Amino acid sequence: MLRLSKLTDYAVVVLVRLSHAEGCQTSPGIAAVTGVPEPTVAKVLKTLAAAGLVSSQRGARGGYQLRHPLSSIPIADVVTAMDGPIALTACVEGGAGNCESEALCPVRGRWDPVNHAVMQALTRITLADMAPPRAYVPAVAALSLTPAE
Amino acid sequence: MLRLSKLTDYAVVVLVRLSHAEGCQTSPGIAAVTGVPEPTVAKVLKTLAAAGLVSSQRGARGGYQLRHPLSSIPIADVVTAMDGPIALTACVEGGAGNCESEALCPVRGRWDPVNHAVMQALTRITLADMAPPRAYVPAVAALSLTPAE
DNA sequence: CTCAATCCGGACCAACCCAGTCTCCTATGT
DNA sequence: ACATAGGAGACTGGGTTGGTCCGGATTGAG
Repeated sequence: MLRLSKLTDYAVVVLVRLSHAEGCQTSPGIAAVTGVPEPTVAKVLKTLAAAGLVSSQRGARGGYQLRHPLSSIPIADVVTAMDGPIALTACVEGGAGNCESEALCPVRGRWDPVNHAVMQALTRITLADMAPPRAYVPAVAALSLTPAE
Repeated sequence: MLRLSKLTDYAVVVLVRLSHAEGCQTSPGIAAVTGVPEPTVAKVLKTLAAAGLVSSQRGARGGYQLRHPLSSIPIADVVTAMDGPIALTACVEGGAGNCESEALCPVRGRWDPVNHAVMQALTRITLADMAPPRAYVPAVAALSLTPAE
């Protein structure tokens, strides 16, 4: 179902939460607020830190904080950080030899435009567009993609 | 990885193959040509028939054939037929109660625009866009390993 | 009329992948 | 020195998916 991992969903929640405070926030703290289990929050934060989306401060009084404003973080970045490169099928450019019928496959390489389109769609939307219940973003309506199909 | 199921990939292969002949084609026949295992082809075809993308002819000399030209079949239709409705997360409009932290979840319902964007991207591209002009792409070498952006 | 080819509709099984957890280690501020 | 907090990896249980198989229904041909 074109499903992206639950971790990615959590990542969005965590990032949005992170934007609600200036200083460092600890994993247990975020876990408590969001309701996401603490080890999972830690794992997500770790991954996000590795991707450079958040910065970490070790030691006592440490924690995590956002490196960029929400509006500068496209969803695609979060997805890429959590789920790896955006590719709908195994038969993507990078992966040779994954498909045993590649010699026969008539649509070989043809998924690329689709991947590209999805990628672009995810790049256009930033975390700010998904942001908090509080500051409701009118931009959601703006990027609305012809709602009435 | 925003992965869609392998069955969907097969479905595209099968549909494109189906467009290469006028009359009915049998599952074993398609399986032989595409290299996809026969029972799997049968399963895919069955699903596609249920979705109305192909028509089936029972009995001896039966088989499957396309109901519409490739250019009239958006990828979204194939994905929907094979993988169910396009929804990136469990927290979509239809599914209430799936998420135990929905009371806390700050991005509740915010995935909708993203889903919409992806949906639209997939709707814009048809199978014809993925089908090579000829039966087989002689360019197995041409689509090499040039990693795009 | 009989037979054989072919689709139909399930159920079924196994393998893979992901989510979640745990543990130990390192770093840092008090 | 100690307590706090992140860093990194392995492990495991569950869920999903891919793939197979079976009996039955349908239809064309001989």
